[in-house]
Amino acid sequence: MQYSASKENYLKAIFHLQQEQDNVSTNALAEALQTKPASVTDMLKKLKLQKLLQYEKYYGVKLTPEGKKVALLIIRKHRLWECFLVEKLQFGWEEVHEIAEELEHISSKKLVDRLEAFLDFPKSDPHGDPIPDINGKVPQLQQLAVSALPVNSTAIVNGISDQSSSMLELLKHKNIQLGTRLEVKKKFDVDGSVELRIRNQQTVTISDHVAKNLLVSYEYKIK
Amino acid sequence: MQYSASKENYLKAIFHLQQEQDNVSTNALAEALQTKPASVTDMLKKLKLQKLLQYEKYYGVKLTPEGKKVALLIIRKHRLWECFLVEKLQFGWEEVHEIAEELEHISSKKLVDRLEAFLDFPKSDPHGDPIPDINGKVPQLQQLAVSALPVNSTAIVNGISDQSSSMLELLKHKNIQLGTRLEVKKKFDVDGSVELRIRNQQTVTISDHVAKNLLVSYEYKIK
DNA sequence: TTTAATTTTTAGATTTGTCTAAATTATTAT
DNA sequence: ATAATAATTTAGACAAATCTAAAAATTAAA
Repeated sequence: MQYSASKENYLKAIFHLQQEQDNVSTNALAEALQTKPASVTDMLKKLKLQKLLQYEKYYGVKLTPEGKKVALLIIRKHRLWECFLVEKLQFGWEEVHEIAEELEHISSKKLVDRLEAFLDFPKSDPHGDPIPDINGKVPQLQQLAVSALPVNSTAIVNGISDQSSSMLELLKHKNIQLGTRLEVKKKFDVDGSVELRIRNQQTVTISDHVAKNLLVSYEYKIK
Repeated sequence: MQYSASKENYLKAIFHLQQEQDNVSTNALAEALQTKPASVTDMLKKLKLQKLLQYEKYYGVKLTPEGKKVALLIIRKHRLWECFLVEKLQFGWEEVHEIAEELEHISSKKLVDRLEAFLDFPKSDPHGDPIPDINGKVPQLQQLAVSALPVNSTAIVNGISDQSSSMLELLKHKNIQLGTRLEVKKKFDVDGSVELRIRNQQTVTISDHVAKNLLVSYEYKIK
């Protein structure tokens, strides 16, 4: 079955919002899709008719297995195209999202699968997000501490094992958050501190303790 | 300026039809776009308002320089994507058109230009059609006779220098026409005859005379 | 537990691109 | 030159996706 780009965007947005909250509200969707709540209600009715989601008036919405399948395929396409753009066409990781928003709606399934093979089956996109496989299965990305990364590797912040407020305060101050891309520039044996380049911009140094508790996703091989 | 996929398709179709006839009729357009004449009239009015074409009721239509520019950009994108699909993703040349019909509407200009560089600036697509450059200039493809092709090369029929009816009859019988893809399998010195594989299917033999008068476009390097 | 605030839905319109059927203009053939 | 035929346009309608303004339902607050 084929769905319009607009419907695909709704399914994708609902999928993402469901990661936070099982039931997605009309307002949250409108916000995510940059549209009006009334438009969301209209569309939800149509998607329900197509059995892509469960929707009860005033009670929010949830994807059906079929809806989830469609959403995951779109996400798969989006992330594979992002890989292509960065790896093959030398785009910066920060400029690919917008283009992939268009490319993800190209329908050919064969195209996506060939693209995946051409890229040598990457497991994550340039932002560190996992790429669903051909069956929609999302790979569990390896989480490792910054301290375990080799010099010159690139990774994306994925989690923090020490969630103390002092840790969070430090990260906030250094402008490091979930999804932040970082590159290991230098590791100092003397105290285990690590010099990082954040978002291809500022260079910061973090202590041994921070490096051990800042988790990153599987390094994304640029070359 | 950005135009809808539908408008882009109209401009592209008009451009192609203008190659045959300077003034394009409503019916011809409807036929080309697989739609109804009434719909064409509706759209022509809108495109005229946007100054993309000259249109006078009942008198057919012609692209303005701006319309032509847009059309050539779409054609450029279409053909570059076809190259990508065949050359990088191992698609067959006969299955890429449909997919490129979608890809050609991806808006990013930077994407097209990067893609072109990635493909090493091809001059023609897998069907032998020339690829407009970044300024919309269409390269004049070299025409050569089949007799001049090396064994194992691939080319696309581009023209016939002997347009006699007997020649046309022979070509028709052998199922060779403009755009037909052929591969040189063997050349016989004794009489100048050439063995060809047509459309990756039947193998046919043509005489010295036919080989010298059947023109093909620049060979398309698959690898 | 009423009232107030917020969220969500409905009703009715709008835009884009399409359609059918009827009317109009152009072309062709007698 | 006029009648028949073909091509084109108009008028009015429809589906998809969106919107605004108003109504209804839910949630939070007094």
